[in-house]
Amino acid sequence: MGKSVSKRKAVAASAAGDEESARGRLLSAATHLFCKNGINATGIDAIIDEAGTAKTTLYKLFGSKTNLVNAVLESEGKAWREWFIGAMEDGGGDALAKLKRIFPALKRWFAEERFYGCPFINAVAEHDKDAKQFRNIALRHKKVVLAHIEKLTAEMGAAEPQVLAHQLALLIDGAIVAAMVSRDPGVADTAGLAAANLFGASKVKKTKRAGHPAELVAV
Amino acid sequence: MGKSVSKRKAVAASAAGDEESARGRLLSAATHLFCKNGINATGIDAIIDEAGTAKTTLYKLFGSKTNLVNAVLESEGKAWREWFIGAMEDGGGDALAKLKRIFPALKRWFAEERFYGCPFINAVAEHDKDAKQFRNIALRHKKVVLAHIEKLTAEMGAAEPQVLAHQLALLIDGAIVAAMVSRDPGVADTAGLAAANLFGASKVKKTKRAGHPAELVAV
DNA sequence: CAGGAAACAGAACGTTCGGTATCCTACAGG
DNA sequence: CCTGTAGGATACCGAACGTTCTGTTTCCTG
Repeated sequence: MGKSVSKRKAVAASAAGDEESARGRLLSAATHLFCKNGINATGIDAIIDEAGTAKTTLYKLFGSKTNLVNAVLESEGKAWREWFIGAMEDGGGDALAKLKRIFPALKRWFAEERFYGCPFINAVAEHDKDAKQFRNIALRHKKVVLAHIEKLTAEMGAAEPQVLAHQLALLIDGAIVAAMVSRDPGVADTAGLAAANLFGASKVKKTKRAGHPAELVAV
Repeated sequence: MGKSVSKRKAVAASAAGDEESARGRLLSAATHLFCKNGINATGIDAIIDEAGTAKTTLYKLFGSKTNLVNAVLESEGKAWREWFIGAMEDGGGDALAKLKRIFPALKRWFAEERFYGCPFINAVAEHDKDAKQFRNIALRHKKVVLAHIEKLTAEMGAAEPQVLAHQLALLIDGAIVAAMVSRDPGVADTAGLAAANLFGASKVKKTKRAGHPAELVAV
């Protein structure tokens, strides 16, 4: 999302994010406008205007607005996941060090001029909530992110890696929507603080106490 | 939001949620459709169909779709806040007991057939993110909720009541969007567990340690 | 230079949108 | 009985939508 995916692969050219090709320009313009103004509120004309292409080109390359929406979500999701996982992994350190990079990374994202929230959450928000279409796409995206976080929480020796990972995911989603509404990147600090508390609690459980899972809720 | 606001005030009749009057039926239908399918995706005709009124009536009572949207958000926001605060307060107990009722209450909401996420978040998500219109409405709503939570975190003797309250708010938002996407009320349990950890950490800070705010982030 | 693909420009399509205008019905209180 | 008012039905308006169409320009390749 607006992460610009610097350089990507430098292969061939016909890839998704090629800014030179008509396809790349359309994808880029559609991504920007869908995220900024919403999918339903963005007309075909606005997209081709920003992309500098003709309507014919869009329909030859994507066939329909629906297909374009799907292409945008797919490419943007992939780019975001690569950026996010990279932000955790790059710099090395142990699993806990990587997890602690989550919210500083999000804060950088929130501070970008073109931060418009999570495209998947937003797509679900503006469509029929009984339809599975966008919810499934969003779930698939979240599952990949969650899997990586879960790997790290297990690696750091958390008492309940899955629970901790889900809790972190909730904080991430909460921070994203709060940042979208408030436009205050500082919410990432609050979320990071909460996460630090969860890390501490999870470690205590494993290294200092025996079991008593009831205490989990009790305090 | 779908909380149905049982009985409300029983006064006069011209109030917002009167299911008998044309105004009440329009408000109810618009609320349902806006939340379920999105504001932009909901046409006037669909609203009057569900309300069983004529188009004339809608425009006589509300003047425009924009006004109707505002009326819906205002009435729904008020109803939701009354329900949510009531869910915390009703039953008594100390401040911590009240705070611990947050996520069980949310879970009940998530499990409702007509749960479609937070109308304010959704409204922001499907409109221009550079415009302040819906973001301000959403912020006002969240500020009222946050103020009540903050009152309780202070009352329970949290070391940093404001920080804790913001953290809880993030968990609430995260749980709402996660529940909207996944349709799994169980996310409320995960959020509740995280909240319990935060309660514990906040108490420790006050009763067992002296200060060292650096430790807050350190672990 | 010829030919063809790719992208251009833009008119037009049928539909739906938000909103208006006209007329009709039911029923209240004098 | 008369009349005011709240609401219902429907036809309509201009604009915008997604989509398709007819052409024109550009440029690479044989």
